[in-house]
Amino acid sequence: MTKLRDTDAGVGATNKRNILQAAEKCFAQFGFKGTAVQKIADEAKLPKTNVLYYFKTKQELYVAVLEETLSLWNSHFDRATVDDDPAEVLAAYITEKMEVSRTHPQASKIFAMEIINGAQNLTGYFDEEHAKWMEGRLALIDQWIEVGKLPQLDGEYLLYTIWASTQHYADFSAQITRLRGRKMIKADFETATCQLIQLVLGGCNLPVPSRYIENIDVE
Amino acid sequence: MTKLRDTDAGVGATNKRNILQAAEKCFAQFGFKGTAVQKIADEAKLPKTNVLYYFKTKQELYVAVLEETLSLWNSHFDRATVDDDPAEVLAAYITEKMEVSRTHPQASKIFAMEIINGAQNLTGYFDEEHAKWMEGRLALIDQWIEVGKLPQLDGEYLLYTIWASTQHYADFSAQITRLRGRKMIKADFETATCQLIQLVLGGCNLPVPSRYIENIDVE
DNA sequence: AGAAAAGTAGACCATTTGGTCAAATAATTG
DNA sequence: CAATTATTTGACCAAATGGTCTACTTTTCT
Repeated sequence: MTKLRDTDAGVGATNKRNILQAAEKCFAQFGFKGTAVQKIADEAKLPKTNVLYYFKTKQELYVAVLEETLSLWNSHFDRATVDDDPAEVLAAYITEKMEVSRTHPQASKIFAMEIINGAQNLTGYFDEEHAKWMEGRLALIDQWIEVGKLPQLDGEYLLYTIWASTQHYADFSAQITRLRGRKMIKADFETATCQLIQLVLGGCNLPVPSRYIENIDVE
Repeated sequence: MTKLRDTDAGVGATNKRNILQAAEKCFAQFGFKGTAVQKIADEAKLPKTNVLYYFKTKQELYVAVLEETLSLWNSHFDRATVDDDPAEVLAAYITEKMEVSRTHPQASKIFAMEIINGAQNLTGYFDEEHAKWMEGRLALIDQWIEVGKLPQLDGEYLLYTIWASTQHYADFSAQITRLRGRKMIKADFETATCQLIQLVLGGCNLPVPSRYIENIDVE
């Protein structure tokens, strides 16, 4: 009889996690083609053959990494309803997405490259789920508009703007770092988050919840 | 005596343009590592050796493509002054950048991947020019704030948001196409542009110039 | 015309690299 | 303990690929 234990414990599971982490780092920095399995193995401090033992092909490993990044799309926004306050919900959503950019920049970069290259490895499953999610969120926004909580606007482009503006801080960190002369630290992210919330909510004629208003030194 | 003619005419120049175009297409789709010189040659309908004759290495060709994309950063915004109306200037800037995303998506993708991968091939020259440009534009925004044409805000994050939101339509077109079920056409870009202008100017407490207000069908 | 330069192109090579094989070792189980 | 299963690892291979070399043709210049 085959073993059923397939939990997070055990040598195998530990190695898998280790490899996935090393792979994420490499793929984010060099892309799929630019990453040699040997590099991942070195990073994970394992012989290459061992990596191929846990993931039969580089592609399989890449898809595994990619699928892990998809969990980052989960958010409280998913379960918001028309009874919620759009100002609060959107501000929280932006905050969440900014936090993802700050704490998981590599995952964001891998996802971005995957999309840029045509999203060949995003299975139909993600497509469907994502489209379904989108449909639901657009319906919610339309409801908010109907009940007068939001002005006439196209939710689609609003969401694109939020995604783009938040992911930008992960994906384009190299550019930002060079322009600023130094890396963005947590405090900078907080400022950026407040500024973005101010911009987006302002653009939606929504008041900014006081908690998201930063202290600006005014001379 | 050596020939001095180095214009756009002649077999050489034609081939170079041809190769650059083929290379842009390939690099945008597969990235630097993912693109074989042979692929570029096929695309340009030339033998591989011929490609290497005009560009000694793949890297050199890549950098040439990359440098061409940098011209897309030029904009009317570069020469705006405090006497201009920020609403007009920003709206025009967003429109320009959206137009770049629509008409030069491949260039945008190559640039994006270059940044994601750490901008290793962007020479110090671009860095310096870009940083200088940024400094000037941030100073202009601060001037606008001083004279009361703009509310207190951090120009840096405003520019990041504009870049991110506009480039998103080029870089993430695969995702957008799948979510919508079809490619964005020119009319969709115009809607997106108006929506983005509305959002950004609204977030800056600026009135939207009438020319940028779209006709929304309200039932 | 004739020399020099520019352009074309096939053959070829060294390196990288994804992936296989086989053999050995450790862990598990009946 | 014996058998089976899981894991580790080095040796190896075939394909892909960046780039060179050489030889040939075409264009340009004097």
